[in-house]
Amino acid sequence: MSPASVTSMIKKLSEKSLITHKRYQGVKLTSAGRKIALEIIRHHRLIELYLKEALGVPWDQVHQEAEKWEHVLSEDLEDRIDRFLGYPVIDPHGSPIPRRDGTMIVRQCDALVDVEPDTLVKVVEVSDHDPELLRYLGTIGLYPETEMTVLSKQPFKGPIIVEMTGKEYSIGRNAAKYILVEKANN
Amino acid sequence: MSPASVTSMIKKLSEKSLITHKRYQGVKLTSAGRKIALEIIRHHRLIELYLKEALGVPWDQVHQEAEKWEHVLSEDLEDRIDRFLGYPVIDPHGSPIPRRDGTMIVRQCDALVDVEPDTLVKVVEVSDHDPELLRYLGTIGLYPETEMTVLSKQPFKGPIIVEMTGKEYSIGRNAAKYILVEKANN
DNA sequence: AAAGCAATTTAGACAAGGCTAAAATAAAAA
DNA sequence: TTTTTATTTTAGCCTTGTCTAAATTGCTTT
Repeated sequence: MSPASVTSMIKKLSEKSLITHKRYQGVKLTSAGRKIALEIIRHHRLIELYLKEALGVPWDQVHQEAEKWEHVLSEDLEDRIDRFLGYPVIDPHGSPIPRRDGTMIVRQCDALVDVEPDTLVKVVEVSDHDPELLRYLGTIGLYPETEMTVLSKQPFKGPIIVEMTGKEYSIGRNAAKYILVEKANN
Repeated sequence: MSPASVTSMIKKLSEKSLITHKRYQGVKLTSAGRKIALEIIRHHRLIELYLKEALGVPWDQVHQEAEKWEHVLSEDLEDRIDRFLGYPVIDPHGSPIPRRDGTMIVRQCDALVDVEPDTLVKVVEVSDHDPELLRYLGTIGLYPETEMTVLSKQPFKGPIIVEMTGKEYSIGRNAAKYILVEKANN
């Protein structure tokens, strides 16, 4: 989308009181806007999980499909999917699924790129924005809940070396920005 | 949709060679148009069946949901759903599901309203256009594959009396137009 | 403090898909 | 055969969401 299109949509959302906006000073969701946004995110993440669990869609593809489905999901079907999945709380990438009431759990976690060497960490969440990255992480078995030890950060913006199930892997800093972890109870 | 809107869309589809059109003389699908139409119908009917089988959506609601989903279904997901369902051939209302290659089985059947009394028939297909009707038929247990005997047609456009699993039911002529049956091998 | 640069907004165009009102045509009735 | 009625099309308008090009604003650098 062009910057101009974004500005024009901002204007419309602002007129509908879904966001607040002062010229040249960014944008903020109102509570009405946040509610709608979280509802769509809930749809999106429920569908991601559903596609994986019920139809075996690989985790690097679910985002793309969910992006289309999220807009046509009725409340009734949302409920059925929710029930089928056993009222899940996180999606295949580890992102929290907003609750029906428009609230969402908040977790404390750090980007892998910021973790000091010699720390045992557990993967909390992986960004779903790049299928390529997800595919790669899948091949090395890095998913939410996976534990690993950060061995070292190579200098000059070099990769991060981690140890996972006995093997060593190197992960680029850019990728490591999109992997969120928490300190594991060693 | 207004008649004018229909004419204007006809013009567009005609320009895309999906239909042929002579002014004041109706419209016909080209083979390219038919292919696309059947692909959408395939989506629609696969989804209807999927919603019923996998998520337990009642048969009077699946049409409405499928109408939205049919437009966002990717080929990959179509394949997964098809496989999940075991490559089905008919949908919950008894309508044939077009094949991937754009062909569809054709069956010989009659509207219930046209059947002579004292005939044993088997329900082939029920129109999904009216949820109300489907709900009613559901309550009396009339589904595709159900067998019943036409007992009589009441005069003055009165209802049709049928016997099904030992009980008698009366079905309005209008409803009976939307129930397709074939003669059962008595 | 001024100049330059990057981000943001305005202005204006355009395509898609819907609508109403009026005109044209075909079909039915007199 | 003419008149009436119903269907179909045309003409023209409107909204939504997109775009490009140009103008504006705020931030950074000299």
